Amino acid sequence: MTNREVAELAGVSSAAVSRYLNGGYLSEEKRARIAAAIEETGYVPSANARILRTKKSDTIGVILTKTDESAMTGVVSGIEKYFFASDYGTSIAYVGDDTKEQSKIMRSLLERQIDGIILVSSAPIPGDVDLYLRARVPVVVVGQHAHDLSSVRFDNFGAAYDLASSLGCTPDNRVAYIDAAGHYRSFGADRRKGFLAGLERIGIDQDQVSVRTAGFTVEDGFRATDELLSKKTEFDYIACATDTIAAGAIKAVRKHFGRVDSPRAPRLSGFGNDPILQAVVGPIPSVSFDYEECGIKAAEIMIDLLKDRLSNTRSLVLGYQIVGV
Amino acid sequence: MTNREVAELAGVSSAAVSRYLNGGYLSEEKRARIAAAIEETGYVPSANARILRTKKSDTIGVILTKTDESAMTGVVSGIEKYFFASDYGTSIAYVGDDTKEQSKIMRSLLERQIDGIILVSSAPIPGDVDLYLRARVPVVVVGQHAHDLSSVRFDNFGAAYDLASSLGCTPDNRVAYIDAAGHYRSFGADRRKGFLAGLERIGIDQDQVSVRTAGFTVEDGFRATDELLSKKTEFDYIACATDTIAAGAIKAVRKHFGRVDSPRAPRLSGFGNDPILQAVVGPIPSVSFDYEECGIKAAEIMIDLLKDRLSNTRSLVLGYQIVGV
DNA sequence: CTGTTAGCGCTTTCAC
DNA sequence: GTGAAAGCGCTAACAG
Repeated sequence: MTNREVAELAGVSSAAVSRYLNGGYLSEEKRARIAAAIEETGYVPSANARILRTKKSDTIGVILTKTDESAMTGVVSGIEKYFFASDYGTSIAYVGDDTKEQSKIMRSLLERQIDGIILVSSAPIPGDVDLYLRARVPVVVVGQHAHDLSSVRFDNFGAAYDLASSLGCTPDNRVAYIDAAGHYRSFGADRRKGFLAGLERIGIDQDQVSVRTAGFTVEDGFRATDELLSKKTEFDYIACATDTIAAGAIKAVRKHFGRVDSPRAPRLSGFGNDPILQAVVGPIPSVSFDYEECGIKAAEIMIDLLKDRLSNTRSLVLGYQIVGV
Repeated sequence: MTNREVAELAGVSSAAVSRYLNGGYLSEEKRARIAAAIEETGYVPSANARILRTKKSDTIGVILTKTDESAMTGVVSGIEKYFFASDYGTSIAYVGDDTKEQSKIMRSLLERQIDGIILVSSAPIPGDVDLYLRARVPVVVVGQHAHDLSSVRFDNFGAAYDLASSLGCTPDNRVAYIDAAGHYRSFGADRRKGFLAGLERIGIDQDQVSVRTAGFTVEDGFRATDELLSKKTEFDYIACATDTIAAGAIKAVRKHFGRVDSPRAPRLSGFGNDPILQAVVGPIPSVSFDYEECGIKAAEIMIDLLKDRLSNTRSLVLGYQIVGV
């Protein structure tokens, strides 16, 4: 079913149908006839033809890298909320932690003439930045630093620093930190460095702290903590880079001490304020980020970038809230 | 940058460039010249022009309705895993529980000539089915019943029945059930009916059971349970329609009884086997579904549908595993 | 093996 | 207000 067929059925030109669809000059009478023809035929206009012609898709591509589920869904909610109100649509792609895959997805987005790309939880592959720039497609990176590109992220270093400072640890305490693996600077290096710096402030030296690295799943957190607890060292505190890891840590503590609040068991802290974790164990020290806000801001910046292609890149750092201490 | 420009730069015809991109007959020499020209110009072919011409986008639209996060991400992982290996791409849209929005998204997918639609966690709007059929776009519904359309879902009734039977309740026990609101038959009616039927089998009559309805968030589960516990009735068991609701219920129990395993506190069961919940509280009775498998099956059926447009709709019901009893 | 050519369905001047 | 006509960038015959 095409433009032209609808036009013939309504006894008008294809240009009139186009005007009907896009709100151009048109007499009421023809408008009605066209509406009837569309209703009758179930006509669905071809976005591809329109995009080919206009070179605008009115669509923003969102690339989601698999990390914290609650963070991801929160950010996406925010993005969607903002764009749904505007005239832009979104097209989400979900990729694993694989650079090849990410590049491939990004290319297919570019091929579809999307007007902008929001990259969530993952820094762009260096080689890809080149393509973005060449294609003159605005990019907003969410959750990570990004050289040469706009970004929205949380102050992970500051949050971790504050968290460490407020744990109530004393200089003689044995503290362990479970790091999140991978090339995610925000979850990884920023939080770890901030945490260690915070501990230092309260008199705990960096090399007194046992740092272990885990993946992103509950099971990864369990394994890392399990290994830690199997040693003879007794820990006073085990801090985790994400709440998901903390959930695994809790499981490990349960395995070794029977219950989480056993007096001999190390205390735990998380990062990210997962609603399920919080509800179930009660407030353990963690950091709360407003992911939806983050998504909204990213969308906002994208719109600004779209309106004024010449503006400089913008970098926004959002705050945090320490909870459960 | 277009086909033609690349062709001129390489000293060949635009058809040759097209062949290069799609693997047609081409001499090694021209192949090399074209590759060089593409590299030099950073040429990105226009998917819209190709789709317009070929009427095939090699893309499957996935509509995600916001429900259980872990279920959603699991299913999406499965879908992506399967399609990534095939020649199809996916385009994910994330919609709230709003029929208007869902219809709008679905239309935009149709406008883009996607080859098929996978609808996750949500039954299609009746009016939309009409459009699908007219557009001859194959649809696979995941997680819900679907009249006239292919579907993949879990045996929620059976799982709830089994769960109820294996809770170890006695006929004199006071049991409450917290239902998931909304028009989701799978989460709602199927689980509730199965659970009540299972209780009946072990001698607990339906009208002895207090049924309350909650939304899909932890907070919703908390409120519903809180209200329940504020009455004078003492419950032996509170069963929840999802693990997210169960997390809220745990919070409420903690509020009323101090701790989850207080002897006076009701016991709890969930549904869905959320990894965080499970790790943190230890195995509470729940049902484990293989969401990724579900996504893979949905993708598989979609491919079959795509290969043979005439085949009948297919309906697959996946099993479950009772855990934590 | 390779180039020429004719559209895919739409929007957008440009005349009327 | 309205229609005719020219392409957007690509692929798929068709000739060579």
